[in-house]
Order: sequence, then C-alpha cells, then structure tokens
Amino acid sequence: MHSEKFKNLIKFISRFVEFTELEMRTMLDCIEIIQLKKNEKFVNEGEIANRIAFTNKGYLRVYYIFDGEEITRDITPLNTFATALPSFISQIPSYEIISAISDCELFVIHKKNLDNMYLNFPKWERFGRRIIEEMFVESQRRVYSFITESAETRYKKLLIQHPEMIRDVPLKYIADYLGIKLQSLSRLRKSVE
Amino acid sequence: MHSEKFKNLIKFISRFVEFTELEMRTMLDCIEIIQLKKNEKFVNEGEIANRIAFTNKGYLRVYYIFDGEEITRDITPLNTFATALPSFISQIPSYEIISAISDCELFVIHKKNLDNMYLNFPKWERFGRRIIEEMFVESQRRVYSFITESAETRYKKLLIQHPEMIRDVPLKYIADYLGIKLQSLSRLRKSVE
DNA sequence: GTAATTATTTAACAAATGTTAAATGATTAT
DNA sequence: ATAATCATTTAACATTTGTTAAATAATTAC
Repeated sequence: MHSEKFKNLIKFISRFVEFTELEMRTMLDCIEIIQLKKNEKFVNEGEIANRIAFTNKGYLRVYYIFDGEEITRDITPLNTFATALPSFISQIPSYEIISAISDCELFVIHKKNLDNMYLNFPKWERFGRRIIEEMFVESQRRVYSFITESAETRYKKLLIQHPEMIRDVPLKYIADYLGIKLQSLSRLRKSVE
Repeated sequence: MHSEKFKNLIKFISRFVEFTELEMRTMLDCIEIIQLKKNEKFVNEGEIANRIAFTNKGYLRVYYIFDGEEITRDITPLNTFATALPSFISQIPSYEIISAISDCELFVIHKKNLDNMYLNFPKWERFGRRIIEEMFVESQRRVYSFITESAETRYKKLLIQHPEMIRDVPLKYIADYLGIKLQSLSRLRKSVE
C-alpha cells in the first residue's frame, strides 16, 4: 500500500474532509511523483499551469519578474499545496513562476484529473473549497501583517512560526517575502538578536 | 418575479457558474434583505459569523481592534460578497468586525441555508469554491502590491480601479486599507494631483 | 584545493513614511 | 443658525526603509 509514502498528504487532506479508502485511493492513483533539483521550475513564465503540487519535501517559491528583477511573492512551507493559481483557475498563461529553492519531492495532480474528481466525488469539490478557504485566510493574514506590523515584527513572527524556513531559505527570498530589501533585512536581523 | 430586484446578484453569480431557473430560485428564496444604516454592524466582535452578505448598495468595511484602535483591513466594493471568513468557516468567535461605511442594502444568506445548498446542489459547492478562488487571487494581488509597490503607487492604482471608493469612503479608512497613516495619505494626495 | 560564484553584512546617505500637534474644512445635531 | 463633532490638511521632526557600493563569508564548480 502507498499510505506510508503519502502519509503527510493523507494527514493534510484529512484535516479538511474525511474520505473513504476508495475516495482516497482514487486520488492517490492519479498522483505523479516528481523530483525537482534546486532551481528547477515547476511552472514557467507564459506556461499554462495545469498541475497542482503538494510539497512532500523541500521548498518552492513563487516569483515573478518585475522591472527585470525576480520578486519572490511566496515561499511554500512543507506539506502544502502550490500552483500558479490565477493561471490554474482561468487557464491563462502564468506570469508567476514557481521554482525549487531546494531539492524537492512533489506530489502532482493534473487539472483534468482534479476536475474529474470534482465531478465524480462531490466531496473532493468540498475539499477544494475548504483548502482554498484556508489559503485565502492565510493570505488575508499576510495582508493584515503588512497593514499593522513593521518589517521587524513580520520578521520576528516568521522566525517563530517558520524557523526552519529562515534556516533553509536564502535571505534574499525571505526579504522579498517580507516586502523589504535584503540589506534592510540584514540590518534588522542584527538588531533582533 | 424577483429577478429585477436581484439583477446584480444574478449577474455576479452567472460570471462563475451557470444555474437553472430552479437552482437560482432555490437560492434566492432563502435570501434575507437587510438595510444597514451607516455605522451599523453586520458582524460584531466576538460574535460567530453565520451569515454572508452580497452588497447590493453601499460599502462595508472589515476592521479589527489593534492596540485599542480600529484598523480597517478591507473595504468591500459594490456587488461583492463579504463575511468574517475565519469565523464563518470555522464557526469561532470573530475578531473581525464588519460595519457599514454608508447606508447599505445587503442580500444575506445564512450559513445553514448555504450548507444545505451545498449538499443538495453540487453546483453551489462549485460556486462556493470558484468565488473563494477569486477572493484568494484578489487577496494575493494585494500582498503583491505591498511587496512591490510604494504607497503612492498603491494609491494611484486604487484611484484608477475604484475612483468611486475614494470619493465615497472617508480617507482614514482608505489610508488603513493602503497600509499607511492618514497624514501620509494626505501628503501623498497632494503630490499626486 | 583553489578560483569563481553566490550569500550576507556593513556603512553612509537618500527617500519614504510615521508621529505629534495644530489649523482648516465639512457635516451633523440641536 | 450655531455649536459640536468629524474629516482633512499642513508642518516640523523622528524613524524606518531604500540605495549604492563595498567588504566579508559561504558555497559551488572545476
């Protein structure tokens, strides 16, 4: 059985909706496992995102090109779903690029399989809704942190909530994520210790 | 028939999923229309949000108390859905407060009716997912604007995208929404003209 | 193992935004 | 109509963050 391999994914899913063995297996059967080397891309600019990934190992980052520069908009923690959502939803070319910060193992589901699951098992549609709800709430939390908190506070909170991220992810990405420049982050780190 | 009254709502919904007359009427039948006077609340602090509102007239704002001060986190444009989502999803007391900036007419759906719709008509579940997806994308756009844009740029873009909002909503709420102080907004407005 | 590349820090100065306080304008209640 | 309240602006100064440039540290490729 593959439940051991997919342990983290199953655990994640079960937090939202309870599935029967059959329902779960239907999903696991259409998963493709891919390994990405550091800096390899999961979604390229201009490409239509037709897959969604669960990060079983490693970190992904979502970035886009702004004024010729890469700006990291998001860093996915372990064991979360990631895709270039605007592209995935509307099937338009993606301006977001997703690439591996470290070597990654991804559990990948193709959009057409997902759409089938949605059609055949309404519970999966519910799961889709619930997971997006959670992503939305998290995104709002971030908006809220930009509105009320200083860069220093945002950094300190990230340090508490995802210490492993700060250990493993280059600071330039962390700085982008926090909405400040690398040098400002460096200054701020000194004052925080 | 009530389709005239609910014209904007129907138009909004039809952008996401196509419903039959019956499916649409099932939903419209459980709508409660409420009028809020300026400053009246739709969700109170500590209350469990069990309703979702479509803003047919007027603006709502979502705010919370931080350090004894009201901080406006969001201003809902006309013809959108609003609720205190973390509370609505998880049925926990809301830290977010929702109140009317101007006199409002809201089309309100109770959570239990919504849950019934989800159960009886899978298409509504799809609608729920699609609308949250859209809200998520919008929320991400905002995160992105905090990361890459100056307050001045954020203001200018708001001016272009929602000129009516800047006309109708007190600037202190706009300032919060943009993540800056009222005085900074004022200064910035002078330099923008 | 050494050179090349990439990551991080440091520092001086510039620009943006916050803070405090007050003045002016607009709206609302009586 | 007038006073009271609320909204917006202004200004001086403080703090935070950005910018440019360089130094140091760590990692990677050969």
